[in-house]
Amino acid sequence: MILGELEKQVLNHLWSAGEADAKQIHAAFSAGRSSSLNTIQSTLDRLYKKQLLSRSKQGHAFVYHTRVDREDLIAQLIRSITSDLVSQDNQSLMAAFVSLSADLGDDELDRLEAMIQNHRRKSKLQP
Amino acid sequence: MILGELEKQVLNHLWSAGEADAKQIHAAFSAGRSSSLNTIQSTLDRLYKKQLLSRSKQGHAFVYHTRVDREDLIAQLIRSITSDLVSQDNQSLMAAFVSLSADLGDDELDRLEAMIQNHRRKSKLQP
DNA sequence: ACAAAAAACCGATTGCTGGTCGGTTTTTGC
DNA sequence: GCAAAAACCGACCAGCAATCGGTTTTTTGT
Repeated sequence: MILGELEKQVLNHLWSAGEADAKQIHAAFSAGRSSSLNTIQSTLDRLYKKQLLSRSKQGHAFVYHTRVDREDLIAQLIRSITSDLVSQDNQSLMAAFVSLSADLGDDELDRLEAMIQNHRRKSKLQP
Repeated sequence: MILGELEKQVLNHLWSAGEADAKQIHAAFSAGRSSSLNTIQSTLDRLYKKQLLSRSKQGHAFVYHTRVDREDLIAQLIRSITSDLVSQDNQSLMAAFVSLSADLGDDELDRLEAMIQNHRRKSKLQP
């Protein structure tokens, strides 16, 4: 799956706002970036069809919510973009992790290791 | 940057073969997938323009080599696809690492941690 | 209930990129 | 020099994001 710029911005807004309708997003964007309300609506619709958003009619307009959280979407995008470049085991993917962590500081590396430990513990309890 | 299917296959072939010209790649692909020699040539050219390949004329034809190794390209693709989804710190990216590592086994997690340690050591020597 | 306003929906256009080749020019090797 | 091989040019199609005008449907205020 591929996401365009506007799609990413809309997702970002929904992640921080929790939920919003087209008009609200359009208003939030009108300072700086301007796309017509229709464009926002099309983008919301595309994201909805991609099953990245859910929506419910509250009062007058559809209110959209994200259906995946940021980390899972990022992971999904990484999977899809690298699927044909990664061999049988995940050697390359792990190496890419390290390559990516080039611009992580010591403290961030610490946190990353802590997360790995935590993840390892969790998966041990849930086999 | 976005890579298509054929582009990825060509890169894979070059990573394992070391180097090859269009004809060789075409021959290697003709079992299974078939694209005309011209198509392979166009793809090589596009990858060359993207600076992912270098080439040198050896004898009769251009011989192509990769200019990046697999891990760095994967890292670059991850960066480009997630750039607008990741905030100032790399919290989300690290969380995505963990999310991705869901299907890594204990031993793979071990190796990942070892790689991180190694990377940390190296960056300490080279500030 | 009805008209006006708002929202949703439809469809068309543009731009970009990858895949696909045919055909022409250039290079190369005898 | 000439034939074969390789490189290059240009064109076309497909898929997808961005864009928005215009039409239909829904909601709302009186």
